[in-house]
Amino acid sequence: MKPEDGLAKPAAASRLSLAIVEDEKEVREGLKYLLGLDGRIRIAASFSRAEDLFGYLDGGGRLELVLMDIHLPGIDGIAATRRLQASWPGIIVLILTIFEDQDTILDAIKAGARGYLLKNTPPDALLEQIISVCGDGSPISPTVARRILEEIRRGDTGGRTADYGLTARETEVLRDIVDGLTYRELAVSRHIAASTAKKHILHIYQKLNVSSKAEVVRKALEEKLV
Amino acid sequence: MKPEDGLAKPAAASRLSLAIVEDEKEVREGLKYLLGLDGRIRIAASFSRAEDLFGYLDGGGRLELVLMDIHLPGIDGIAATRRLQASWPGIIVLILTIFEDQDTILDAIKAGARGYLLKNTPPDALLEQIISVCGDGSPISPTVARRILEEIRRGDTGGRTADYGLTARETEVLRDIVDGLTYRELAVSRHIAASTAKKHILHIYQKLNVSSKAEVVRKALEEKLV
DNA sequence: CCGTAAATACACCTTATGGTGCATAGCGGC
DNA sequence: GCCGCTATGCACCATAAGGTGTATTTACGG
Repeated sequence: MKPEDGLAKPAAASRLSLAIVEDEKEVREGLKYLLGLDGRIRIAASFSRAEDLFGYLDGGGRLELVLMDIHLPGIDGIAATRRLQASWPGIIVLILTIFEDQDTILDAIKAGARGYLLKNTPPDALLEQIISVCGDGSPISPTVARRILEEIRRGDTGGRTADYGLTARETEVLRDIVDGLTYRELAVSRHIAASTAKKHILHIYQKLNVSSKAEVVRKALEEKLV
Repeated sequence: MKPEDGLAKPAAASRLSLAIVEDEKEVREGLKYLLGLDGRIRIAASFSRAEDLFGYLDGGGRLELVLMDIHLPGIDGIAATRRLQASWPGIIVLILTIFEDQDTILDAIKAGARGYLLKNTPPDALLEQIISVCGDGSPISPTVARRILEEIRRGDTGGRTADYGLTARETEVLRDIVDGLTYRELAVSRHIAASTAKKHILHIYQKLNVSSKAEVVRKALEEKLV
């Protein structure tokens, strides 16, 4: 029962191998200290960027669990989780962040996060939830929550169309963006001013919780918004 | 056997209802004149922009066939074909363009074009191919070609991964772009200079035959390049 | 009749992007 | 050893894009 291929194993004999991905040094060091106090946890590594985590794993590093921040330089925590689940599906990802909006949470879960903790979680609760996620629980209300997450994810892959409250006009504009039009072309296409097209695009960004065409195209295609 | 819902019907009793989408006035008028000479064809409408075609159809216009250019202001002919097939699947789209590169042709076919003609096609051959596409043929070598097209399209929806000759590095960069990174973030992520990241991105654009992040994200996701 | 939301539009600003040209280093094949 | 390809890097440029603020008109619900 030795750790292999970075796969998680039941937290039994040895200590839980854990890595932290968090860009703020103070928070990162604080977590290392805090978690290091617990005999059931071993801090295998900590990184300020998700890319470094991948480097560690590519280099043969073994992990059972990753504490992942969302706001990160470069690849954000959501995308990092997605990649991690694709290449090392056995590694459990626990999001630890200050963002608590529904969209971000859902995105993280869809990306494959096993739990989602807020940074204001009390130290002792944090510890217990990290341990519990290796059993049959999922932080955010143990045991029960896990089934809810699975349901959401299943619904997503099954082709459910999320509702971001886009207006009819915004949906049209979104289609144009996905078709690769610039905001100028879009404006001509829809018989509106370029400035209006921009305004629509920005509204769409806010509603979909993104900030670039690349992201909006991805989200629109993945969630079948067009 | 009257035309209904913009659906195509066997070219039998009445004349073939056809629309032209072509931005160059000379070419458009030339086609109208040329095709109008044939008693089997009725030029129902002609447009300089694809958007106007949709306006015509939304307004109740009936069509059996559309001659579609690719280079168009606003929505290009490929995207227009995709939309047309989504909303009016009965309308046959014939691409008529000067582009003869493999990628553009495949894109058009995947979008649902029934045939692909080059603008240097002799007038009489053009006429015959327009007529033949309503039967059981597909321009670009009648009868036989049609099965080839269907096979390509089936293969595509079935999850085949096209090969655009991307290098390993370019594939990595492509993943980053799809994940919504800017070229600066990408550069940090891959430990290269921002200028190099840009260079890679531009190479990817050339290979995938696109010219913006929005387009490259769409193509990468649709063709499962990542 | 009023408030809200949507759609429209313009100004202004910073940064990102797409495009081009050029150059160097490493690597594999002929 | 030379050629071609890849990866890398830099400079320069025009335009697109992202972000913020303000404002008008229309439409719908209370």
